[in-house]
Amino acid sequence: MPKLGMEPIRREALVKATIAEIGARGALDVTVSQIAKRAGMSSALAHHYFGGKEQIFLAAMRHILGVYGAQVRAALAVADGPRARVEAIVKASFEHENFRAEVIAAWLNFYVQAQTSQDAWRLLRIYQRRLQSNLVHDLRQLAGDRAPAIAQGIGAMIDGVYIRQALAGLSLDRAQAVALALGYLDRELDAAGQQ
Amino acid sequence: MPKLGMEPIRREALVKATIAEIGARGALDVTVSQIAKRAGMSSALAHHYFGGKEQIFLAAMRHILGVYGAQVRAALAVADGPRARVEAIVKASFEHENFRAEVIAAWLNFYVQAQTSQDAWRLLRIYQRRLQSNLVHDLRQLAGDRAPAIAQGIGAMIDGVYIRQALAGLSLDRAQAVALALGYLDRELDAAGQQ
Amino acid sequence: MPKLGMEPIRREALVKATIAEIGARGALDVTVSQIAKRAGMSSALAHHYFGGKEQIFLAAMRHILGVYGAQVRAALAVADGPRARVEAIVKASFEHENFRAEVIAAWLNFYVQAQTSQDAWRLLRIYQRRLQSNLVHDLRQLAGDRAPAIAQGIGAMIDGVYIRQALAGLSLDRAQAVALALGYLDRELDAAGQQ
Amino acid sequence: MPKLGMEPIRREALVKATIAEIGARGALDVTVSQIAKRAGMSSALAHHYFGGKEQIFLAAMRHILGVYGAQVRAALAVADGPRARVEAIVKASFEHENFRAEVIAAWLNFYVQAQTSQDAWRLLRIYQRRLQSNLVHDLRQLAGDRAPAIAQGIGAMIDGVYIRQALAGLSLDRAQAVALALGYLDRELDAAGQQ
DNA sequence: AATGAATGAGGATTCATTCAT
DNA sequence: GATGAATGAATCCTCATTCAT
Repeated sequence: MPKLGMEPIRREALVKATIAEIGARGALDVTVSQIAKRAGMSSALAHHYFGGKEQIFLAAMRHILGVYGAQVRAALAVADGPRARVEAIVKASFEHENFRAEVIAAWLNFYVQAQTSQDAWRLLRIYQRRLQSNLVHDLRQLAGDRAPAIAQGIGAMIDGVYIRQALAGLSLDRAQAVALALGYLDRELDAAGQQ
Repeated sequence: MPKLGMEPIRREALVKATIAEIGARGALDVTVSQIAKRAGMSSALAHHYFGGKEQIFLAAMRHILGVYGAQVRAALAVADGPRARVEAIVKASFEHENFRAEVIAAWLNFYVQAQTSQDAWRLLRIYQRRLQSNLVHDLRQLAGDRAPAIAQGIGAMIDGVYIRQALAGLSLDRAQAVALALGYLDRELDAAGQQ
Repeated sequence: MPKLGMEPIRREALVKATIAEIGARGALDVTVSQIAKRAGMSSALAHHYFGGKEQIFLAAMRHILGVYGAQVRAALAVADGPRARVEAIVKASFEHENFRAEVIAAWLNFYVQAQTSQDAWRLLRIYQRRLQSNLVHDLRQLAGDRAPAIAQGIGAMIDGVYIRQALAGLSLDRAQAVALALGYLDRELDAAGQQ
Repeated sequence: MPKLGMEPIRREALVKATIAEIGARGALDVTVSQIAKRAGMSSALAHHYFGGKEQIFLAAMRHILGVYGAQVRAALAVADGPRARVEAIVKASFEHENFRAEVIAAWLNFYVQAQTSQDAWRLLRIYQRRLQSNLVHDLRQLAGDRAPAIAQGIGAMIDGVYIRQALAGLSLDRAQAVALALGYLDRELDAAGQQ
């Protein structure tokens, strides 16, 4: 039943189906047909709307990064003071939404894709840069020159927890993940304060 | 002219070619033919020796993990005291050999593979468990009950630094990577000591 | 707002777009969507008016043949005597309009299509028959029994020059093309006259 | 039953199947699978040996041009004097082998392909140049400065007869085709001689 | 031991065509 | 009259894998 204005609906359905399919399968070997079938349409239509497989993946990636960015902004909006702001960023990173297995699988997939696709690489770098600059901005007031190093440490820890989650071998729950990163933050702030 | 004892030579050549090829290409899309050609043999022979693509990858993974394990053991052998032993593990993780771009690409690839392949998953989990138990063993004497958490933190940081390296966007050199992880360790030990 | 009498306008636009698109692309691989877009409408509408791709091509072919036929008739109308009439046909064949690259590309495309499509084949054969009978009619008075052979020769030369033009390798300008065919004609008439 | 040295056999089979298939179908729409099936192998093997569809077509083209070139050379080898040499070229062009419907269909197909493919274009241009220079070389002694023009005329006539043959509407047999071109030649030589 | 030969299965992509609105 | 929506069918191409030699 063709109607008008289907494009945004279809695009959204495809983006969600892509993430779900990456989660269901291993990340590799996800085909356009599988995604399209899950989204309830033909693979031809998926190509019609996105132009190709890579763009579908890219759109899914943008979606996830967009959601994450919105969560960070929302958390920052209600945070009071630099310490609270850093904590907000960390907590947003481990938000329920992001901690879903399929989202983590998608993340991992994007890392792999970023090694081949220029566009994917750029997108990921933007996320990393923004996270780093957000953290540095607030840490500067708390730890002075140590800010960049601490920001690196927090960022690495977040990514590390995620990749370990992707394996689900030695995994943490959300609270433990947050505690780990914030514990690191507090130790560093203590040390910086004592100098 | 069939030669005797070719098997180990061929297997090793294939394993090295696999890692090199993963590094040269993006990680994905590496074909058996490419690997075999790089190793100087036909793809049929590669199958003959390993049985299939997945097993070739698995062998490459085992090789990397084996080298890493040997480095850790070697470093531990000359380390004196728990603090030195933890430091040895961290330094071994960022050993030159492991920090090569192609090894990191292979590493990332294995993470992806571990989501599909039971065998790959088991292998990675063993590595994680061993690292964790090594760290906990020594940290126990330094930080008591905090040992598991700190071990998790160090492990996450190592993995996080690696995955960021894979993107080469915001990357660190070997010394910075070591400093980051050891800095975290020292803060935690300071905090644990003050209690 | 449905407009009245749109059909002829749409059809003409599609026919012209078809020829232009065949000229712009190589001849092959022209899609209905490309044609429709160039004609400023949806591909669905193109189908609505013509029924299918083949019929669109056929209409374009008819258009080109129609223009050519009109040019020949117009030239014949003012030609005086059989020699002048033959010359008029030759000149009309190399008329500026027909010598445009896109028309030649379309022409070549029609030859190819004529091997598959009955309708296209019929159309081309009608053109060839008419050209032949026109030429023979006038040549009869100039060269008697040699007329059919000379007509064949002139026809072949015209087609040959066109196909060589399509490649633009060893190509002639309009004047050279005319001179070539008329030179042949005069030699033949001389020879016929001497007997 | 895999044996060694299959490559040349397969390649030849594919080239012949390509020409046959182009002849059987219209020229357009010939697929690699059809060609491969006719050649008695899988389409994958066809790709393995040639790399892609275009190269298969190119090889078929080269084959036809090669056969034609050999025929011309053979005919020239036994021709005595410039007039006989020109006649030899014309006769070779209408050799039985070349006059087969499928070969003509392939020719036409190549003309179309030459508009898209650089390689095909180059190949055809080489053939045209060689024919032209062969003709001019001998005609120079017979008709002086008129040689290039006459060569153009003969070339155009040959191509024109071929393309008309492709349609099989108003077609000539081999003898008529030769007579047409040689008739043109003799008229031109007579005219040149009278001056 | 080693390989060229061979293929089946599948994957991305394109396109003419249909249909409900 | 006009179009966005939608798809089935096909096409080129790739690749892991098998097999006879």
